[in-house]
Amino acid sequence: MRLTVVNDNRRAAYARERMAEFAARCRAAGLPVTPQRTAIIEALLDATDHPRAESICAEVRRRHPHVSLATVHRTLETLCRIGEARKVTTLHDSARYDGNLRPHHHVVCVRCRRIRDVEIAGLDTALGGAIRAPGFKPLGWSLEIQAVCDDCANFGGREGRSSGTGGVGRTPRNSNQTPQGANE
Amino acid sequence: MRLTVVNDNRRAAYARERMAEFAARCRAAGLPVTPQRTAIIEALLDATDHPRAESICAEVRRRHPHVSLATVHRTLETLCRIGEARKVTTLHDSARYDGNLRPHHHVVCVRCRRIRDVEIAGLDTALGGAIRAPGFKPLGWSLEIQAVCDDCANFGGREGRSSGTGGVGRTPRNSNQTPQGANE
DNA sequence: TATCCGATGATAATTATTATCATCTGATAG
DNA sequence: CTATCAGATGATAATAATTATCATCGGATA
Repeated sequence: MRLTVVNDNRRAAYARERMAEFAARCRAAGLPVTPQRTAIIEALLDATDHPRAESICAEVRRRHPHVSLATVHRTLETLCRIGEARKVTTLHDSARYDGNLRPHHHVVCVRCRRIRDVEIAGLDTALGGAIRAPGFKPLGWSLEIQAVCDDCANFGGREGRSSGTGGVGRTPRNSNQTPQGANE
Repeated sequence: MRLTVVNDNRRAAYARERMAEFAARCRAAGLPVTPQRTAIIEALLDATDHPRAESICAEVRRRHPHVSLATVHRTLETLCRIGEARKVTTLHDSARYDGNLRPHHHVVCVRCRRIRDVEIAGLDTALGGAIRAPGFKPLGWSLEIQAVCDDCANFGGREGRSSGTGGVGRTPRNSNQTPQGANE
């Protein structure tokens, strides 16, 4: 198992590619293409630092000084909903604590934020040798499995919003029940 | 690679075990053993839902109605610091967005919250078959690698607090530089 | 070009968390 | 057993992030 840091050249090309498709994707999702949306996705794609809403807002305001922070929040949420962006973690709402110190991972319901512990035999040994990232001293790792719990699936889940971390394992814009391996 | 949901019987036994050691661990860390701390770790170990501070506070108040929410926050933070608890994710402070839809994972500096994309060849295919959790429809997954970035390591990193997710890969209470495989 | 629904900006409200500070208490020494 | 003191706690204020509200505006379609 080999770990590679994503490099910047490739990222820039990817950003251009995505921008070229953006208007079409909005239309496909039934959303008007507004200058704010365009500016926000552009700022996101140009950023290398997985920005917060405020940081994107600052960047966007360099060209469009009138843009409201609320719009940035709303738009980023929208982009996640239509699969044009993701959150690094679904669990940013509030700190969730865990008293279990044994090695384990988490299944998270993206609607109600229910969390369950799972152990994945073999994963940690497989990763053990691979984890190294230039510029960082690794301390540990943990896997977040995004899911919808049965309650939310049945009930339509009134509680919580979906606000999606697409998740690595998922083919973008594919909302199947079965998770996707999705290697390039 | 096989995924198992952590079961409740085992958890209960584990909780008793941890409670038996708790006072000693506080002393070892140079911390006074207070009834609040004891009640809070107990509530955390008894919970199955990876609770938020407020939920722990509510539970604790059933026996100690005077306990302050601020104390619960502080204590949970302390417990993380001494390695008696962890957070499910390090990134709960604020939503961090990502425009990169290609499958990838994240290295996160636990001090300054810097994030970098990494790809891990083989991981997603290896997981693809294994990811299933009773009661959940999986959508995707992503690995969060906890680390300290070089800037923070050198500088002593004045920015941000450490507030630890121990991370699965790490042997509890071991602060080595090299990450640990840490399978049971 | 007119119409309309959704988007936006400004701002208030809410929620989670952290800071402040006076008071209290567990741990240690005597 | 009591005095002492550093650190813990409770009450509350302050901050930070996010969401809600609502009047107005502007893309998209006819």
